[in-house]
Amino acid sequence: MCTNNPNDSNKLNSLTDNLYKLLLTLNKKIFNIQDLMKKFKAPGSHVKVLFYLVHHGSSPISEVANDLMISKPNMTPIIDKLVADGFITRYYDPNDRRVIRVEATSAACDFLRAQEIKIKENLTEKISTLSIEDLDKLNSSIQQLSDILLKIQ
Amino acid sequence: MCTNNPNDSNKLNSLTDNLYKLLLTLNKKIFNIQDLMKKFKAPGSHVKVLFYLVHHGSSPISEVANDLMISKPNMTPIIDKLVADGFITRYYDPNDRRVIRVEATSAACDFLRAQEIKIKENLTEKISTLSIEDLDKLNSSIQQLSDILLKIQ
DNA sequence: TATTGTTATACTCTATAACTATA
DNA sequence: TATAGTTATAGAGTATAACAATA
Repeated sequence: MCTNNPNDSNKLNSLTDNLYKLLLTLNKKIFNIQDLMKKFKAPGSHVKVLFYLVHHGSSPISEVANDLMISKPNMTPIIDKLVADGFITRYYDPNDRRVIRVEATSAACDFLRAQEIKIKENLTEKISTLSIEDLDKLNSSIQQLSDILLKIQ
Repeated sequence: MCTNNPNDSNKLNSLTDNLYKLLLTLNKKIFNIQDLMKKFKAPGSHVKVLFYLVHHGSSPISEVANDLMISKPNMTPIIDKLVADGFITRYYDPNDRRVIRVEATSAACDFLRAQEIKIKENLTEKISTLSIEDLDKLNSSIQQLSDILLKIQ
């Protein structure tokens, strides 16, 4: 269809090419976040807020909005829904009455845990066709890659 | 916040755990498709259709809709827009007059190529803080991982 | 009768501006 | 005055059912 890019001879750029291709392959063969989100009953923004709160703890609404790039006005219905569902609690910050903080409940943890289990079942199914040797190689490359990625930023 | 899952002692399951963590790390540190999509001027569905057509060649509209899980009625405005922008052409299938096929133009290739370059610049920037040794390790683990992933499915 | 694609339409999510209350 | 959050509202994207054209 399109003509291909010539592979860059520069070492860093060729590494970037390989990383880019890996990301495409992962997206195609292993884990497509877009498709995954569609399977949730809740819209993506709601799930992202829940995930954020479970991992960051109690936060002001505007902080969540900024970090997730959700506009402030749209936070209101999202927060309303999550409160109504029992996934978060909302309370005024005692130090600054302008600020409303939100915090995930144990129901939120249960919900995300259930999603995590489903995702992992799906992952296990996908890699289960590999040979023992390939699984071992897969594990070592995943660990090496993870170690290095954690050094970034 | 939540209590952590105990790591599974089963070998395949612990591999899945590591893969899951890697995907989270990649999403957080390297490449967040959701945020990326927001930077496109076009909505996600349009970009996905373009990407699909560039990689699959001429296709019936319903085939694109099925593969990308876009409902048929919503394909009409998407296709209209991409035709108006000069990114695809639309023509009746000579063998079956019910079918309308669409095909990416060279402008579509140019557009996606430009996006690819931007993404790679971003990737290069992110990994450029790593040491030479880590870059070498990164490259070898990416290649090993890619080789194995290509065996899946 | 079955299939491809479109039209019509209601619904959900999002983006922007103007507002209230607290600081 | 500046900031946090809300209200109001218009617009963009999506889902569903009913339809016309072709097989």
